[in-house]
Amino acid sequence: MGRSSRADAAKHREEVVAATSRLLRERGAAGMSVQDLMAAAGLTHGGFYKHFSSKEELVGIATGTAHHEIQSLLEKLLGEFPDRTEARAELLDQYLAATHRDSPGDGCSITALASDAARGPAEGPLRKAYVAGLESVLGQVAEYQDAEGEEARRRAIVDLTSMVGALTLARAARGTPLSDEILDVVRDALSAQPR
Amino acid sequence: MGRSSRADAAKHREEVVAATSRLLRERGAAGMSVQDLMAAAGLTHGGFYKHFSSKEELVGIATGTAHHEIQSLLEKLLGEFPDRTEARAELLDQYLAATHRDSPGDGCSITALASDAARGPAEGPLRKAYVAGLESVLGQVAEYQDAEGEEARRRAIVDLTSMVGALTLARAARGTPLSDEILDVVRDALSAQPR
DNA sequence: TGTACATCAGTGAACGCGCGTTCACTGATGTAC
DNA sequence: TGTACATCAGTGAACGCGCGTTCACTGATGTAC
Repeated sequence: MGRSSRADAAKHREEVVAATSRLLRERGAAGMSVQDLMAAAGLTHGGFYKHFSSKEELVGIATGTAHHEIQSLLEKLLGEFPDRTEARAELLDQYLAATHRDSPGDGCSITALASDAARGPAEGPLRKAYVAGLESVLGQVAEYQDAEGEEARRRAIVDLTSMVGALTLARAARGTPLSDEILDVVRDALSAQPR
Repeated sequence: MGRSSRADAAKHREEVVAATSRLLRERGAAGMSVQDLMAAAGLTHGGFYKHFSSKEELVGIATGTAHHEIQSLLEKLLGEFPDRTEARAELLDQYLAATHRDSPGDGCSITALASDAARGPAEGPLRKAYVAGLESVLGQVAEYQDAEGEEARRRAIVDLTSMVGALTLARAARGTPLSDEILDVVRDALSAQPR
């Protein structure tokens, strides 16, 4: 096999980033190999460094693309439900759902990558991309609150930490009744909270 | 070096389990080697299998000992503060503190091991020990609530998910102002909530 | 209590394995004329 | 438009490395007499 066209090479790169973004959320950075990621684009591992300078760099890029997914969802939902309270209820329903719990690979990166960010090197690409996305998502969740400024931000922090905690524990307890119970209880509690 | 006495061997085993319990919370199961764990007791790696049948088995055992720490704290706090509301306020203060965020190795295993439990094999020792500890801790947190039965359990789930989410995100954002902000906002919000 | 011997905790080399990364090479793509 | 050549995406073997696990061996411990 000889050289691929520029268009094909660009497509390959995108496929590798997309696969990384998914596997990163499913298994974490240590749980996927360069070979896995290249194979997702139908390639062998040797050509990896024609696209990326290191696995760590790719992981940083993929963290950004993973964040874009939840950011897009947050933007879309807010557009579909002009009433903030309704939008927030819809967000809670979708976030604290069994389908979200069961498919971390295309789910929220804030929850899925939190431990990778916490345990990874402070100055690493993943950590930097993660924190930038977290700040951005917090800003978006603040727009779902029936409040402004500082108060909206505080409520956003409370909502996001509850969602992240509930999804994290529901995944850790997957396969037990407790897992569903956590999602249900937290969804109901947050929905009932006056905003 | 010849054979150690039974007392020394038992001490070595305890030291290895203690080191595993700490490193497991700091770095995760994949982030520590058998060599690391044996070195913590001043031993070389070869003798590992005189104590444990596999690394996975040790990790399961260490998950249990890590859980015991948070369980002991929960029991102790409840004893020190006969008033449930006061006990809960004290728990929130200690749990959502910068010192807890900065020392995962001797902190709450429910937060520290959640992603290892979620990503590990469903039937593995870690997952099983984790879920057992989670159920147990939930039962204890329910005793901190000014309510009984189902309502106490619901409130415990809400409290625990918020604590886990806040500590998780605060660790992921460690080193930024947002990290402290998350701890402060969630602590204040939970403390202010009528119980 | 003292001696002979079996036990077994710990050592350190070795095992196969998968990892991230490098590199000489291939041959289709892209470009210069 | 057609041809000659430089470019470079992708291949596959190889690199050093650290991993979990195994094993022959050592020699102090524990036990039987």
